[in-house]
Amino acid sequence: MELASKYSPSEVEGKWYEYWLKHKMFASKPDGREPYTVVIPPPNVTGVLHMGHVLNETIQDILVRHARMQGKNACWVPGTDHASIATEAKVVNRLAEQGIKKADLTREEFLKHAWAWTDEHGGIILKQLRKLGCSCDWDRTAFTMDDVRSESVIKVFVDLYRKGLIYRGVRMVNWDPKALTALSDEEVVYKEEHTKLYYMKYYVADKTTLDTSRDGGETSGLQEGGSNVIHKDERGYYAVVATTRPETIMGDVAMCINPNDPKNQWLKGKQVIVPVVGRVIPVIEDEYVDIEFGTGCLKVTPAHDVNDYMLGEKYNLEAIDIFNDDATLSERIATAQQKALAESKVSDEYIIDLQKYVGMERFACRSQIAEDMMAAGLMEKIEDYDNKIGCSERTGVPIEPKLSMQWFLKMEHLADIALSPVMNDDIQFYPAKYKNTYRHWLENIKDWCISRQLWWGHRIPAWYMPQGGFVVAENADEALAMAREQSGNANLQAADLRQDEDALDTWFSSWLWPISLFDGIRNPGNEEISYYYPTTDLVTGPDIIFFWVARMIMAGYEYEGKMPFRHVYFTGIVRDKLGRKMSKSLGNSPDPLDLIERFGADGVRMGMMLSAPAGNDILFDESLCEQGRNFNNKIWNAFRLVKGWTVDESIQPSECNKQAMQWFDAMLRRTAAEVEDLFSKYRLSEALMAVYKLFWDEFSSWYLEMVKPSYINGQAQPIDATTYKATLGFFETLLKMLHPFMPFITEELWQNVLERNEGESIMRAELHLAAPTAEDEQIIARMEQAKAIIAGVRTVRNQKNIAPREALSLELVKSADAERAAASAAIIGKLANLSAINIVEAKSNGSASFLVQTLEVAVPLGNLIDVEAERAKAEAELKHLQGFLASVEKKLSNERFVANAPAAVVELERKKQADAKQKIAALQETIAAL
RNA sequence: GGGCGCUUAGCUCAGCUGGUUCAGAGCGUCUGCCUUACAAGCAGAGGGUCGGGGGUUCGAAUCCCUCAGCGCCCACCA
Repeated sequence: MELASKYSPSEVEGKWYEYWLKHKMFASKPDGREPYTVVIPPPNVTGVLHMGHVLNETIQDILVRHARMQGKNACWVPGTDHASIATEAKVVNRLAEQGIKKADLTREEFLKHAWAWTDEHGGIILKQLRKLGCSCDWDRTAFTMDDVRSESVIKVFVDLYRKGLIYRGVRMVNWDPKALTALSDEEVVYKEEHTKLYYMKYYVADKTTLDTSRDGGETSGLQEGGSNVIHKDERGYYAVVATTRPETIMGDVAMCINPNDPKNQWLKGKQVIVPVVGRVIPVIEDEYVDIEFGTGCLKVTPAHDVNDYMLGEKYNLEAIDIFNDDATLSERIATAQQKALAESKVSDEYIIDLQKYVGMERFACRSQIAEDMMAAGLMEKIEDYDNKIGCSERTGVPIEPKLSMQWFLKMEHLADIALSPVMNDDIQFYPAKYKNTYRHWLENIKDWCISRQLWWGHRIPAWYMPQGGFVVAENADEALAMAREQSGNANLQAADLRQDEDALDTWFSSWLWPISLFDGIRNPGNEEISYYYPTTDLVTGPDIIFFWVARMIMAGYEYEGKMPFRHVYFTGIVRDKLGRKMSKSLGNSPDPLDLIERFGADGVRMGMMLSAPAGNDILFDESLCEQGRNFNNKIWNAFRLVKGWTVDESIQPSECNKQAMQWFDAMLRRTAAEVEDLFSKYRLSEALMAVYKLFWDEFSSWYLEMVKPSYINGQAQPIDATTYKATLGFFETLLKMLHPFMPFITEELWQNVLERNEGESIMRAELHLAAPTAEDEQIIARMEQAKAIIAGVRTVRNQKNIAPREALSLELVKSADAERAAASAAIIGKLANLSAINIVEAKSNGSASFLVQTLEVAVPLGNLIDVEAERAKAEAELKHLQGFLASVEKKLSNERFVANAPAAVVELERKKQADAKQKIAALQETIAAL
């Protein structure tokens, strides 16, 4: 077989993926083996692969392939999420491009478009995962809105409703005025913004009261509490209210002060006039108000602020909703103004006709009203202000707190059952720091708003009866039967019932994913759920710890009585090399498919993993993929070398080869144990690095150089059969160790190491190595000594400019270490190109010497030696060693150290002392000889 | 306003239940090599006193306090 000198992934990857699919290598069925289960965090059905996916899916594939090679029954279930709000937004946009408005369509028509869009774009991302090499069991591909998952969602809704955990009610919710739906608290993200703080004048309504009883001048109306701050101008007395949202004054129904606020005592019991609007509102008192903020006067708008809503509830205030659903100003503001003016005669000087604002967009209205108030003298001042604005996670627009009728899930019970398993490590988080985050959220949890005013999603299974009231049922038939019974009207028809228009929050289906994938909701205790559940590992980003992870744990315990997964691996965020988040607008997000094209999937996977410790953000740089590709090439060329050897059955392995084999065998065992340990701690990038170094440094640079046959007269010599077979065996083991990280190249080469039959695959090859023994460690230590000697000789060559092909001789100064080193003479001689290795009483004059531990090694060079340079080098080292010895002896002469430190530590210091003394003696001799 | 985490070679990170010859890795850098597996390579070298300060200890990158900088999460200050 002719092999190119460069590995070409594109010719290999597609071929083997097809092969794996053809032989159903990824498929899993329950059997007697230990299951290893992973459910994919379902990407948005219409999404495309980005670097975050590459990281996440690569980690999962590594874990899955690793488990499979350990002989476990690995099952990785793929699927997609309907992503109700995101997908609906995309469909609405597309329809808009075609000139179609959602409002003009019926629900059924809209859903037809949505499904068409889903069918067209759905699953693209799953195809892309194949390019990455993901070994998902594709026959199990699921969708959060397919029949099994939909029925499961409805069943769970009905169940929770019947348990009294789901209720319907009017509450203040986060309203997205662009998507026109309510959102859960988790879907609101806060953004820092530079805004304004507007100080508005609220004139006291009844001038006479203040004038007669309290007015003693601008600042001293009251006998007691002389710190009142009273404002007055030609129009009268007024309070100042600071707000970031002047437009909401149209919904003001009270002004609130803190009863303990000395500045505002004079306002107690007063009524004030809402500027512009003209409504006369009471001044109420509540300790909620922060005395320090602004002027200590808070305007109360129960319909448009969560806290104001609470005040409204407490003091029984009216809530005036001033907005339409899209956050334009409602006709209601004008109506409310008419009503207010009819009730109280307020002078025109405070009033602007609100009709001009009706239909205006909220921010346009804000600017306009601020301008108008300024002009009318109703605004005291405007200041710059930094504020955090709650925005919709999906559409990005500022959230409007809005009162509306929604469905909620009570969380107290669910939080209860989900907390302890994580705190006591029944479910382990990697990294563990996220346990804190998790606990904090659960301990402060609020009810979950689960209804969305969307069509794309699972429709809420509640049916309203003509005479009022509703029933919750799994389907229309059941609903009808229930409705007939509840209403006592046996003639009720299906058409008389009206199903709730709302859909459920997407996460209300995702939280069932580990169960619903195995049909555990509809079909409890079935073979699959019993076998695969709990799943083993979950790999996901910490950004969805609340959205998804926490809620899966809740559902897991509520519906299966067990954890949904045993370990959670939180990945970091993929950033560019400057630490910036990858985003379309920055253009710093590479297309994964393009990277795969250029570096190969194995190269990209490795590039990703090289810098991806769990939980740390990873700074991605293309050069990492390059490193991955280079490694592929290294593996490829090592294979090319081995396959190029001719084998001679008649020759016996040399001493050099025997020692090399023995050593590498030990190295394999040791590294394999190390790698397993790292896997068990989910330290995958370190596991990869360990294998990388094993292959590149130990195997390629050392082992292969040791056993590589030499050339004689331009003629490549054959290798003995024993060494050849052992080398192929080592190669095969290395490929297996590498396979989880780099599936394609390892399959390609594994297929070529030996003759394989159709249907065989490295994927199914098991990797079991015995634990390293004490003898292994000795063998490795001996080789480390030999390597150090070889490196020392090479350094001498480098320094003296002696070509590698020029043979040298070597002297080992007589000692136990020298005897040990001499046992490795064959290897040292070959790799350092030495004509002789001698144990000597004293090294020759004119030699370059160096120390390996306490062993003195010399390369005789005759007059090539620069005596002065050698002396300077030796003296520098001597000085260093003397300093070191002094510090060790200082320690040993410290009685408290000798008395308090463990014996082993003291012993070690004594050894250091003895070694240092020995080396110093050797160096002094060297210097003397020079 | 709370909570968590980080700060170790040029870069990215290990090490941190205190003690294996005054700190490790990968990449990059420098030097020398086109040596018949690989220049996407080979051989070698240099590089940090562990953010600042204080403390505990025979001994601290590792524990405690403090200061500074960075990051993340949570929270109803208009």
